[in-house]
Amino acid sequence: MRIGEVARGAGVSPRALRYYEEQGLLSSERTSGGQRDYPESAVERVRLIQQFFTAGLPSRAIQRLLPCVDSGEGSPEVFDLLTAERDRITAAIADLAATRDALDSLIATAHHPTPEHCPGLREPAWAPYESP
Amino acid sequence: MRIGEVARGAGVSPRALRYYEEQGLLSSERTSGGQRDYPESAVERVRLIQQFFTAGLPSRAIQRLLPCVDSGEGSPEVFDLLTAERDRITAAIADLAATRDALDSLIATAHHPTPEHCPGLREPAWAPYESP
DNA sequence: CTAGAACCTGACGTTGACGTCAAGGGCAAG
DNA sequence: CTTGCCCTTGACGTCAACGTCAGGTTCTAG
Repeated sequence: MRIGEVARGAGVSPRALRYYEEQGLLSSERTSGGQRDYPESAVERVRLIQQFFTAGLPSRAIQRLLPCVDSGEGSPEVFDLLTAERDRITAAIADLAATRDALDSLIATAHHPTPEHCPGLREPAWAPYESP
Repeated sequence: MRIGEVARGAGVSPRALRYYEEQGLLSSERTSGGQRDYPESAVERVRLIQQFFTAGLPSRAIQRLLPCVDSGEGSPEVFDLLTAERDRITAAIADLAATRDALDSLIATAHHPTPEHCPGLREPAWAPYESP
């Protein structure tokens, strides 16, 4: 497969694939003319890389994780990285859920256009002009 | 409160607070000498701003949301923004959960150091040399 | 064989939320 | 009044994951 096919198949740009290769995340053969040649599995590979990027992992971490994904075995350092990233993701999920709930209650109060909009999104003193 | 107190109280840098003010997210009085003077509520305000930033909202969106948070009422545009961001966050949570599960199974396979490491993180053809 | 699409390398530009440095001014203690 | 810490504005630096442009090469359809 040429780079454009892989890019379209994975929903990214050719530039992104060259960037991944530059970062050591994706390898490619070369044709006699010097153009990149990928196996079919590259599409799924790129989707996995994108999934990691979406999860907030930097390319350096992905670079260390991918061999472990392939081989199924990992050094204790990689193991620590895995657990650390999992914990970070878990915390991020909690933060996002809290913010989503806040937005939901904001939506709820903003949805009923009554003049008695209950201004109680948060418990702290949200009344700016309550000084004695 | 001076800027340093607010910064320490909210766990951010003074530079961040000046940036928030520059972006129209945070206002401040000035002392006779020109220094910023914040009410106590600014700490909680900054925490809210941080929460939105952590959730991936850009400053422009936060700028549009904060008046709604204060007043409890919002234009239909703000309402659309709210629901759009909530949906985006919901999708982000789903992505993160999927990646965390993938990392979990990767951790599981990497944890038992038997030579029969089950290489089945994903269903697609992860065997690179299986061509007929 | 030729036109055009796709590809190559190399290099610079973009964006957002700040960090950092420079040069100076304000403020409470002693 | 001075010491020292905190503050001010202004401007430039950072970092990551690409976007974009330039100038040239390769592949493929006709």
